[in-house]
Amino acid sequence: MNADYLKKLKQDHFKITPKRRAILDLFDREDKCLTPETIWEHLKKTFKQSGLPGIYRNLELFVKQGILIRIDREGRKRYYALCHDHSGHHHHHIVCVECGRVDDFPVCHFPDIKSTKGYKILSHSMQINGICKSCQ
Amino acid sequence: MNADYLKKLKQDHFKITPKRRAILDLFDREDKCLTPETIWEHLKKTFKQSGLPGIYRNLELFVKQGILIRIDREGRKRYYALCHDHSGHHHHHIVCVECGRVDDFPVCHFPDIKSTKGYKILSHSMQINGICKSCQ
DNA sequence: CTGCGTGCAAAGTATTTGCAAACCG
DNA sequence: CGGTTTGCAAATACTTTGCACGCAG
Repeated sequence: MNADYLKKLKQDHFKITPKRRAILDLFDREDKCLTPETIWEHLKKTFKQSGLPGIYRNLELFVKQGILIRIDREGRKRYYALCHDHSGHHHHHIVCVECGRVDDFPVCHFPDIKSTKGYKILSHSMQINGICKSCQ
Repeated sequence: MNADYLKKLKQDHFKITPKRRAILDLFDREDKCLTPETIWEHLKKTFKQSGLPGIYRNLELFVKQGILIRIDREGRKRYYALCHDHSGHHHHHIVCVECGRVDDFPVCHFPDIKSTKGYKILSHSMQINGICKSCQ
């Protein structure tokens, strides 16, 4: 599981520190999106020293590495979730509005439009919101 | 143009104040998404008294009314844009990453899936990012 | 006139930065 | 060992709230 993420980091010469492992492990265990603060609460159980800034920095690193994605939810907080499909295939995510569970959404139905209304299209982001099985 | 927005407000018994007019006029004139602060800068030219909190409150009101939408861009600031299509039809928006111009995106190709992976689907949000004609 | 709308000041909260110490490889 | 990573403290930036006055309807 986790090994894939670590490999990604290694490839780009980032160090595998205990905190980084712990953050990724946590995401592996919880199937849902987490806020920096939630992650911090967990890490504090294991590490007597642990700071929020370090978590912010690592989360953003993981996003850049394609290991995590950002999730939009109500409120002003940031949420992050594991991107399970690291095959590089284009896909989207579905988020449970109740518990924050996140799954890869298998198919992208967005057509291969390259331009429209004069725009050159660069990217699109889609998030599907729903209620997962166990929350229904 | 603007009249439609005002009508919406009236219908729900919100008052048409000079500031509210001015904000909507500004969005009508500028074809792009704006931050609360930018709007404030503009209003200060016309009104010698004008506060940021009032702008925040109005912007959120307009979103609730379906007059504006929130736009995601880089950075921590909020962006808002006019939602031109107030026919109630489902649609999305395309945003120029350079200048912030926003247009309605005509077609939604998202299929009418009601559930998948056990999720009951509630909604989805999509934003298309590109570069508009004049920025290319 | 009545209650919504607004300015102002202040508070609140999430996130970022700087720097020195710790640590991975 | 050397440069990355991290904690801590403090700063920053954006947004919200409370309250009194003003104005639209």
